[in-house]
Amino acid sequence: MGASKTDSFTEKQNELAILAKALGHPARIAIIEYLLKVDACICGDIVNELPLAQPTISQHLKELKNAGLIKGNFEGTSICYCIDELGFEKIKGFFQDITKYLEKRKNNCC
Amino acid sequence: MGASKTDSFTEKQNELAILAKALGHPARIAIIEYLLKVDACICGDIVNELPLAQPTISQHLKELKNAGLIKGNFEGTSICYCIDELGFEKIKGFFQDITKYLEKRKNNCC
DNA sequence: TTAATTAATCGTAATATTGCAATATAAAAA
DNA sequence: TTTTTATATTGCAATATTACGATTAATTAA
Repeated sequence: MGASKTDSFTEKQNELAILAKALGHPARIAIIEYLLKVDACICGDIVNELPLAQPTISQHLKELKNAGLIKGNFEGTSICYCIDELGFEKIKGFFQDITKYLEKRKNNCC
Repeated sequence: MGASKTDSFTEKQNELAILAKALGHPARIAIIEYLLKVDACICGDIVNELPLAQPTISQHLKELKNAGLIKGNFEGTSICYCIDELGFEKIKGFFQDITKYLEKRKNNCC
């Protein structure tokens, strides 16, 4: 095989997996961290910031955008990429559930 | 290529990416959700719970364990898998940074 | 118009992931 | 010991990801 059995899981599970997967690469973590740092961005900056070729970064940006973690708009001469709150809101709920569980958990079997 | 340029990124970026990547599959999200629900687990339960073959689930459990998101100990006849707080603590910090940023962000260029 | 700049897309090689049947391992039960 | 039960490992086919050179597309500057 090689393809995930997407149909076998809930829409929410797939959605979360897509978001997590998009963050599952150090270059994409670096891009998000950079966007947080500069609080606005044009793609050229990222190309200078990261040790990857321009097409590779463009591809990573596309994946982050498809997952809903960043937004990109034309801003004069180049493209402005920013954090997309919506995507992060979705992940937040998942981690809040886990945090809540960890705080009150009693069964410490492992 | 095909391999990530791990060496080009910080240790923290790689660590976060590994954690996120481990969550980047619906089956592994389902496993985590199930562990949260039952608050303790033996692998057999998961095999019955998910629409995947036993070797496939074993593999997903291994990946979650390697990433530090779950722990597994022998519990009599079978193995008890639980949430590993440490891994989730690490991700938590990252999302707290993002949440903090999103709350006070002003530059809404996109 | 032509040249320069910026970013996306195409094509492709190297590598990783997903899923499972078959098999192996290890412990408990008979 | 033999059988059963529970989980891990191996091997492999199908598919996905990563990275980048070459190219394209679109805009700005000259």
